[in-house]
Amino acid sequence: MTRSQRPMRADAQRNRAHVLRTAADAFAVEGLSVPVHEIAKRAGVGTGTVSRHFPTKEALYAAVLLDRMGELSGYADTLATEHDPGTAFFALFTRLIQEGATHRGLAEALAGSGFDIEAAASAAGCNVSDRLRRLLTEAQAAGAVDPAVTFADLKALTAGCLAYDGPDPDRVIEVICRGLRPVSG
Amino acid sequence: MTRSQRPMRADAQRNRAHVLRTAADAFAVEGLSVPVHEIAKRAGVGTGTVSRHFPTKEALYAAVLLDRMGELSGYADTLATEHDPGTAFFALFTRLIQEGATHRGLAEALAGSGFDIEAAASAAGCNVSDRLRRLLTEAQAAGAVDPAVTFADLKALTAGCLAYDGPDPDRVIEVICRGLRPVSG
DNA sequence: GAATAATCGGGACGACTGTCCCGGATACGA
DNA sequence: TCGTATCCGGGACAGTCGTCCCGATTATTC
Repeated sequence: MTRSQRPMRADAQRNRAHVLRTAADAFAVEGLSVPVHEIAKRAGVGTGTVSRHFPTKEALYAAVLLDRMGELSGYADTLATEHDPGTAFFALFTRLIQEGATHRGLAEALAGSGFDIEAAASAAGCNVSDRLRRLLTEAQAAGAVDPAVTFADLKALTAGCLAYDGPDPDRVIEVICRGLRPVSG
Repeated sequence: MTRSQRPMRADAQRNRAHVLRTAADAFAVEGLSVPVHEIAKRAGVGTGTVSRHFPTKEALYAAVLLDRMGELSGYADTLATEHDPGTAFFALFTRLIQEGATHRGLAEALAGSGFDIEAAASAAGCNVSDRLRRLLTEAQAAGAVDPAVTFADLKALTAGCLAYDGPDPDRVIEVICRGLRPVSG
């Protein structure tokens, strides 16, 4: 329980990070059905290495998702400090939908396994939901977003949105964002 | 090639229809990962029965999807004759998103297997895409939908949309529909 | 530089799923 | 009512995937 029970060996850290990146890419491109053996092969490590860092496949899902949420949290913080509320909100929201498109399925698979991703993210200090909620409130106060829009609406729009990766995915986001703006313009 | 090579036996027809309904429910509730054995058990038939009517699991996917498309086509035709273009368009679009939420994954799984669902639907005379395209054109002519919206946009919005089944999914659809209407109101 | 403990690689095992097959049962036509 | 072709049930088989384990290797510490 002493916080430094022992630092991870350097090569182990490298391997873990590399596997995580490889898994993220594989899941994004081919979905969750990619075998663990295949991820290990692509990462250039043995299956045992993957198994040790991530005891089950679900643990691998969770780690990938937490990693992305950490990155998104940083992006959200940057936006909040560098832009006005409306701009920041729409930028984050757009990014979340794009991420949701890529990593759809992932959160879903975890939800079905009794893993609370929100709680895990909060514990890690990278809760994206809280940041989006705050930006929504601020953007509405600034008149950039329709006051009738609720946080639940946003969750619904981002949570499982947009598998279609056609020629022009940005058009879709544009349509949705237009629906969020105040009616008067 | 004589068109009545032999009608299917009555019990076989019943079984086929029952398996199809059971499979549709199972896929909708639990996703595509439901084993064929499980579907057979729930339908109260043996695995051989499922296997004969639908030689592979993909054939089962395709049959379920074609069945839904047939129903949706009928709905589209009803709407087109009983309502004005704008109303009919939004009603069909809403329904398509709801269906897309339920049977997401399905079309996707088929697309990855070289099965052309659009062509199959056209052959069966139940091409929903064509009906949606026509309604879009008419609704735009009637001033109910923004002229800048393209059919590709609609496909993107419906194709893989909305896995989230929270407390109020209709709000999501409302937001999207508002984004489709003309800017002037 | 050597001892030690952590980590690695990849094969093995068990569980699961899709597909096929065969003896028994049943609906259809005469 | 009876014969026959069709269909049904469920067990068997093969392939795949997730997980675990062991001997070899390598980073870390003294």
